[in-house]
Amino acid sequence: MVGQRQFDEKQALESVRDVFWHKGYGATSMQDLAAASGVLRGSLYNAYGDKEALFLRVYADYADQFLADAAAALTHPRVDQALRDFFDFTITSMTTGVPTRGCLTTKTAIDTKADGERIRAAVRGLLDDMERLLERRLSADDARPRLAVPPAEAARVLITMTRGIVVMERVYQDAERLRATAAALIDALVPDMG
Amino acid sequence: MVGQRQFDEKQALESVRDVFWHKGYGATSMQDLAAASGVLRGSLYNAYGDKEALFLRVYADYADQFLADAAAALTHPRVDQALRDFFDFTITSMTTGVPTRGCLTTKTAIDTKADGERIRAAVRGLLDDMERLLERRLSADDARPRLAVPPAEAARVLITMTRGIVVMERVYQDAERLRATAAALIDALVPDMG
DNA sequence: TGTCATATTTGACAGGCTTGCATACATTGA
DNA sequence: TCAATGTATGCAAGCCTGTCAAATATGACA
Repeated sequence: MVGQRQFDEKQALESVRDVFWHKGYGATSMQDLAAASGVLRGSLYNAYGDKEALFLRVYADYADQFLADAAAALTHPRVDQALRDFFDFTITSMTTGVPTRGCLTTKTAIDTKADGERIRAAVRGLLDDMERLLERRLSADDARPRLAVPPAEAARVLITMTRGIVVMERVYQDAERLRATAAALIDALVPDMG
Repeated sequence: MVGQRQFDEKQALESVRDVFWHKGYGATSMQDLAAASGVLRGSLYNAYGDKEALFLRVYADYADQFLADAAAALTHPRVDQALRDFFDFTITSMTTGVPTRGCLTTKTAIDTKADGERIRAAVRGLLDDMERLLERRLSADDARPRLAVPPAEAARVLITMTRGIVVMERVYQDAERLRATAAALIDALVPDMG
C-alpha cells in the first residue's frame, strides 16, 4: 500500500465517537471532529467521505460494544437481579464523563439533523437487537413464570424504559434517582411471589 | 401605547412554537422562525430579545396547555382507564403532524444546544408538574390499593415511560406499537385483582 | 386637523462558522 | 524512479447571529 495513513486510526475514531456522543450528531461539525482527533479536516473527508459516513463508521463499533456489554450484564441467574444489573450498566454508561455524556443512540434518535435513512436504520438495528436480547433472557425458564406480562411485552416495556431513563438523566442529573425508578419498574414486572 | 406591533402575535408565536417543535431548539435558526411566522428577523429580535427568550416565551404557553390537557386525560374514575387515556393523549400529541412532530419537551431535554439554565429549568418544571399530577391521581382511594408499587414510585415510572415512548416514536413511527407498550406497563403497574 | 414622541419595521452590515472541493506537497511501496 | 495515496492549505458559497440606522406607523395631544 502506497501512501499510508499517518494518524492512529483507532485513537482517532474513539475521539470522533466521544465528540458525537457528547455533542450529538447534528451539533457536531467536522471541525470539532478534526480538533478532537488531531486529524485535519481534509484528511477526515479523504478517509471517510462525509460526516454521515464517519458517524456510521464509529456507530457500528459503538453498537457492537454496547450490545456485548448489555448481554454480559444480563447473565445473573435471578432474573430480577439480571434486570437490575442491566439497568446499572445502562445508567453507568450514560452517566460517565464530565459532563455526563448521556446516550448516543437516544441523542441520535431524537436529533432532527440525523435524518439520513442509514442513520435511522442503524439506530433501529441496535434497539431491535437489544429488544431481542431482553426477550431471550425473559423467556428463560427461571424468568417467564415470574413475569407480570408476557416476555415479548415485558421486553418492549424495558427497552422503552431505558430510553426514558436517558431523558430523565439529561433533566435531573441524578443517577440514584434513575436506579430507584428502574427498581420500581422491576418490582412491578417481576412481582415477589409472596 | 404608541407604535404598535404590526404582526398578529398569537399567530406568530404559534408558528414559532411549531417550528421549534418540529426541528428542535438547536436546529432552528431565527431565519426559520422569521420565514414561518412572516415576521422579519429584526422584528423578532426587537420584540423578544434572542432565540432563547423567544423559546421560553412559547414554551411557557406550551407547558400550560400540555399540563391542562394531561390533567383532563386523567379524570376517568377507573385508574387503569385513566392511565390509558393519559398515554393516548401523549401519543396522539407526539404523532400529530406530517412528519410527526414528536415531543417538544423531550427534544429540548436531549438537545445539547438547549443548555441554558432557564431552558433546563423550564423543562424540569413541566416534568415535575406532570409527576405531581400523576402521583395525585395514583394516590386516590380508587387507585392506591390496586398499585403494584407505591404511588410516588409508580408516578416516576410512568413519567419516565412517557419519555421513553417519545424516543420509540422517533425510531419506529408506529403509534399502535406505542399504545401496546403503554398497555403492557399499565397491566404490570395495576394488576388485575381477580 | 396637524404635530410630535415613541415603537416597530425594514434592510443592510460585520464577523464568525459551516461544508465540500481543489490544488500543491510529502511520503512510500513497487 | 514513479505512481499512488495521504497531508496541508486555501477557497467559494452559504448560513448563522446580533446590531444599527433609516423609514414608517400610531396614539396622544394641542
